[in-house]
Amino acid sequence: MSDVLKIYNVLLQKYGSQGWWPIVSRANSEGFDNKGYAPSQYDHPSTAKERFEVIIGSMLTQNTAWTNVEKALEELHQKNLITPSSIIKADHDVLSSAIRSAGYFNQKAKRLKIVSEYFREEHSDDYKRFLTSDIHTLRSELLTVNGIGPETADSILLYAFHRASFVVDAYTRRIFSRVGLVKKDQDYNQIKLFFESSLPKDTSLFKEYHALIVEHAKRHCKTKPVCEGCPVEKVCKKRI
DNA sequence: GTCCAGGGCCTAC
DNA sequence: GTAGGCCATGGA
Repeated sequence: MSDVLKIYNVLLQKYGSQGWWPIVSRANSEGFDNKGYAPSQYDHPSTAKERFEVIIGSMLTQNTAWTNVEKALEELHQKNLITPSSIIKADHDVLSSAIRSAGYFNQKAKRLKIVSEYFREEHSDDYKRFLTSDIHTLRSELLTVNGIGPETADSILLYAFHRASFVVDAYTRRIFSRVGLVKKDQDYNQIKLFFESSLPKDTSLFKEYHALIVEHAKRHCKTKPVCEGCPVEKVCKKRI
């Protein structure tokens, strides 16, 4: 078993299932199955509406605390601005005012309109293409959309469409470079490939792992150079 | 008051 | 090609 998978197991045991994108109800059982890693407790968005809400959330959460994004999503719901067509039609000031709590509201309002234009046709067809086409092709296409960078593209593929695209964020880089598994200045795609090749191709695991990394970082590894009793460092102790 | 959050784009060198 | 500035609210 790879160190990366060991760390996943340790984090899941320590923090439990994180349940990101809580759109549909999810089970709450625990334990390890015979694949050698714990099963994920995630359910997934299944309707076009739910998928688009995840897409909006992944745009709004850019460099922003999730609690602020939740308020913005609630406002968007109240103003019925949660479909591509309604966002496209909405006045810029109305839209930016609704997402004010998520910060960068002018910039994000523009980006939401661009993303809505991009997903309008896909949305009307229940995103068939995004659920079935080659994942690398889709990712490259997403990266051409203004406002969608590598992390957001992977978040959309993973959390909205349940495609196996590992999400790398600043925490991932920070935590795993500390224990020498990646380099601090390593390219995003290299880190992404490192995780994908070190883990079973299990989409639910990818979702859970990214969420666990964020949870772990929030609690223990924000700015301190060394994290006391860090489970990640324990797993890697022999290697350091 | 300061720091930072589930980043990405644009500009200058 | 890459470092630096910019976008901005809200909680700790």
